[in-house]
Amino acid sequence: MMRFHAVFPNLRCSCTRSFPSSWLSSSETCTHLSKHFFRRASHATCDGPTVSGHLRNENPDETQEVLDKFQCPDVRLFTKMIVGRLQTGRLDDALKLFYEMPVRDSICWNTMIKGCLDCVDLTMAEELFDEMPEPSVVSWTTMINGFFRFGQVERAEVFFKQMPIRDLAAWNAMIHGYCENARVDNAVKLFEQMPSRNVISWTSMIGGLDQNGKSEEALNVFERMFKSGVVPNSSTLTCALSACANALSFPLGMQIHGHVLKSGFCLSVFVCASLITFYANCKRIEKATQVFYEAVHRNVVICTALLTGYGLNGWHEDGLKVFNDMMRTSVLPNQSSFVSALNSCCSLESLDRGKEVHASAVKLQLGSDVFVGNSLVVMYSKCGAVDDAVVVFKRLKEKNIVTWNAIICGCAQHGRGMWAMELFSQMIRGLVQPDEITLTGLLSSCSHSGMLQKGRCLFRYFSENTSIELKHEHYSCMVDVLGRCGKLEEAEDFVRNMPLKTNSIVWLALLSSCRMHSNLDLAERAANYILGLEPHCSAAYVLLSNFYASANRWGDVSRLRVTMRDKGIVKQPGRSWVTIKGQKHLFLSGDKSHSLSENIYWKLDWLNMKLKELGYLPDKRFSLHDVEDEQKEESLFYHSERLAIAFALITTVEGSTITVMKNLRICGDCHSAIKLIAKIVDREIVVRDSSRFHHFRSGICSCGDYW
DNA sequence: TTAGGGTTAG
Repeated sequence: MMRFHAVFPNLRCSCTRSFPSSWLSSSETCTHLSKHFFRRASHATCDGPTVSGHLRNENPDETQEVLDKFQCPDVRLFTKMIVGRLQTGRLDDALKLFYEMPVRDSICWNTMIKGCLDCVDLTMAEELFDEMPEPSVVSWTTMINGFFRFGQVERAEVFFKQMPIRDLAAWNAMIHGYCENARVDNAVKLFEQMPSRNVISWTSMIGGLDQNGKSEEALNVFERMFKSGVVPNSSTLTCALSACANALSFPLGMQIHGHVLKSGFCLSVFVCASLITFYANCKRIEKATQVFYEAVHRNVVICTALLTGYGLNGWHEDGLKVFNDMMRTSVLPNQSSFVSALNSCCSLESLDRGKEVHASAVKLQLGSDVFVGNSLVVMYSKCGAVDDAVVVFKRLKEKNIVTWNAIICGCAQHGRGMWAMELFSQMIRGLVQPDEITLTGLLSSCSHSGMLQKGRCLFRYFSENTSIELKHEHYSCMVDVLGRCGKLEEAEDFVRNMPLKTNSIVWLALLSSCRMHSNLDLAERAANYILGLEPHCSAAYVLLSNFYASANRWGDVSRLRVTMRDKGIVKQPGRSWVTIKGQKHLFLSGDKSHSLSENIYWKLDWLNMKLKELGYLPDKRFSLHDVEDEQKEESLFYHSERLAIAFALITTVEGSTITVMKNLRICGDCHSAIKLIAKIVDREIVVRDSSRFHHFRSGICSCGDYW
């Protein structure tokens, strides 16, 4: 925004300019004229703009025309015109008019100061405040509010101490400002000290505590307020319901709902939105739906509250229906609605639905919004389309730390380690401060791409040069980097010497690497540690059991099976699924329950014949049943991911990409087979397993056989 | 409908 003085250098002295003598007549006349004008305007038909229209008019010439009709526009009329300019973001115009005023009262000064703050010009607001002949309590409070908005807590405190008179609104501004700036302890201290409290003080304190993660304390304050006899209004109930939603305080929330119904506050959209979120968070999604359908007014927040609530409860299809309804009606979705809708697309793993939502965002000109953009990057990555995620990322003009983390983590999942490193360099060059999620993404990239040295350097760099607190997940990622590269001894030393207390996650990373590099001794040691820390850790049992099975140690396998059965530990069966035309098709290993089973098995047999022609030999180490070799081979042929791929091949357009999701890690034999299948059918096959994405094309996999 | 203090979804 242009600085005011640069545009109107002489206007500071404009008070001394001569004005038409008629302007200086009594304010009574002005008021009379103004009222007369208003009466005329209110009777005006569509043959011309109304006076209020003129006051807020974006066209300065028209407003000037109105001004000229008055012999003496009074200070109230001027103030209204200033407000009109401020509301349309024309600060310089407003200031020009302000300095042209013959007489200025305190209200007009305060309006102008507030306008500067709303237009994000704190310096101008301060200049006006300093210039003001006699700042009122309102002027002081407006400035305090402004300092808090700009994060200048200490300056707000100085003003509060300096102000000659402190009324309740000033105290309330301090309470709110402290909470807004995460200084909730200061707010509580002041709240306890203040000479008197009104409903706004109580509401500010409840809302402030809740917003700062102290929802339980917020509810205690709410109960204190009730006992002190202060009657809550719709804002108080909104805040209290939000606190109930965050603290999952179902009984109190129900009571508040009862009060809302009795008091008639159910007409408030704020209260309704909080009620919907409260019920959704407490997993009472039917009640949330009921509140939504009973709401008298439905705005974008209410619709988004339901859409988000559905997502939280796994009702993703219903959430997307709400979103689609919003697109069809006058309640158009905003950035928050898009974030929730895209999250649901992610959970449904539906790239098609995600693309539809993306198209809607572009239609509503929200495609370049940073929040929507971040959700799009995540959606494309998680739905298997990392190239599209990169396109969205590159097109985003505004990027924040979440954007960078989203794309780095996306690259990590897809084994694009070098891209992740390049993005990290760009991030540093752009002076974006990395955080703990960035480090997780980078280490994960290194482990999925076999970048041992990079991983070591990054870990050292982050521990020595940043204030980021290294957590278990970072140590576990580093163990993964070392272990997957076969540096098992170094990984074990790293675990034993880590400054944090080891947990099962860190040892599991090591155990997983042991299986990959066939180190049974270390695997048994790691498993013992894990089971010592977490006796019911199913992952440890399964990993070890599979290890024994690969080594044909069937006695140990059955011993572990008995222990697992005695402890009630259930091994999760392998499942794969594909989504075709919005419908999810799920397969288990050797599954024959699908209606197209006959065709699926026919296709698989044909594929197996082709595989053998290409020299494929099944790797029986990955068949984990205690059966004869021939049967082992057969069980490999019908692993769930192969059934899903065969189904996709017979039901989708030739040449299109096939995306299969799997709950467990893909086995080595399927990995080899799918590389060849992609070559045989000349299609890209994407498999997302529990660890990462594999892109199979022309006989090779994007992971470079390293995962 | 001339100014300052409190509210909803993510």
